[in-house]
Amino acid sequence: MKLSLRGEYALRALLVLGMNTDKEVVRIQTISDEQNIPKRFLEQILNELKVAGILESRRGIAGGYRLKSAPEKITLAEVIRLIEGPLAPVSCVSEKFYEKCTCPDEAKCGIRSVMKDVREAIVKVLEQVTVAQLCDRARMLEGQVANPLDYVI
Amino acid sequence: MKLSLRGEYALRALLVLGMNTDKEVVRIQTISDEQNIPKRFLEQILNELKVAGILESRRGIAGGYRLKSAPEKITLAEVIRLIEGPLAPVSCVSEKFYEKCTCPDEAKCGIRSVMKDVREAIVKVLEQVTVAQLCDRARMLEGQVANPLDYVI
DNA sequence: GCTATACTCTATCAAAACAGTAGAGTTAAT
DNA sequence: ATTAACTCTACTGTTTTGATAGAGTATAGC
Repeated sequence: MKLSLRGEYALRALLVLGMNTDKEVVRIQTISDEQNIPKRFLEQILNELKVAGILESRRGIAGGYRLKSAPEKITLAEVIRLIEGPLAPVSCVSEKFYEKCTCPDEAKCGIRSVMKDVREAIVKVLEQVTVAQLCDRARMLEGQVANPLDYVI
Repeated sequence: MKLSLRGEYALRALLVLGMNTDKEVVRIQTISDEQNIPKRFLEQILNELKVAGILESRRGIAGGYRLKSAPEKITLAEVIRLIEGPLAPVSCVSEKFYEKCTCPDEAKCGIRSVMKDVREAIVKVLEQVTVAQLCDRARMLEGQVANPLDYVI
């Protein structure tokens, strides 16, 4: 039931980019340094996110990456689906990547029924959480104020 | 986020064994036939479940496997943990298989925070569902009566 | 006891996935 | 023109996965 390192790196990169929406772009090198990710590996991942329309980039000496849309619009579910494929533990219960399995009768499969519940549980979390919220959580854990309004008397 | 075929086969075998608690034992061949699982591969898996104390076996000409404890006592979580390892998507949030990750500071990691939620969601389902319930679901889907008491007027 | 048929144990193996490296190319600010 | 960034494609070593194979051990029934 694991997320690959590739997927984890993608999320870590998005976290950095989400924390830096004030800047024009962020360089790969910066992300790589901040998050301990091999630079050449990260290049591939960021490019994939760009091709998919989640990031945009600027080339040349002042180049780098930035989020293409608002951090509130990007869910972790879409990112993981892009990098990893199905969120479902078995593809015979996947919404977006359905594949037939080898069991005698899918319609009567008890395991399938349970795995549907697991899939729903996973999707419920990951489709709800956006990059913006990811950043909020990070700020919260940093001991910073996530939302100053919470502190109004 | 996938379950391996090995893990799926284990669950399918347990389903068959759970449906046949009236019999002394069930032969590997029978399970293999019923569930379309390569026999020699299934042998390994069943043996692993035996070594772990989930199944017991009888050797020789009237041999086969059976559940060691009541189907109500065996959760899918323990089976999957045995065959697959951690239920958590990243091992830095795993209860039973914790491993440190490469992020700069685990305590302040926003991703870790989200992945904890995912882990909880998965565990909540899989620790609740037993082999007995797996069989109930299968019977339900078969159109059979899961619990005859439901039909008392 | 012999035999047939089951489980048991260990080894091996091919293919795929994973994680990372490499090199040559393109773009753009200075 | 130079430099420092992204881009594109290919390759490579390692691990995991999904099996297959063979020799061995137990046991019911005759």
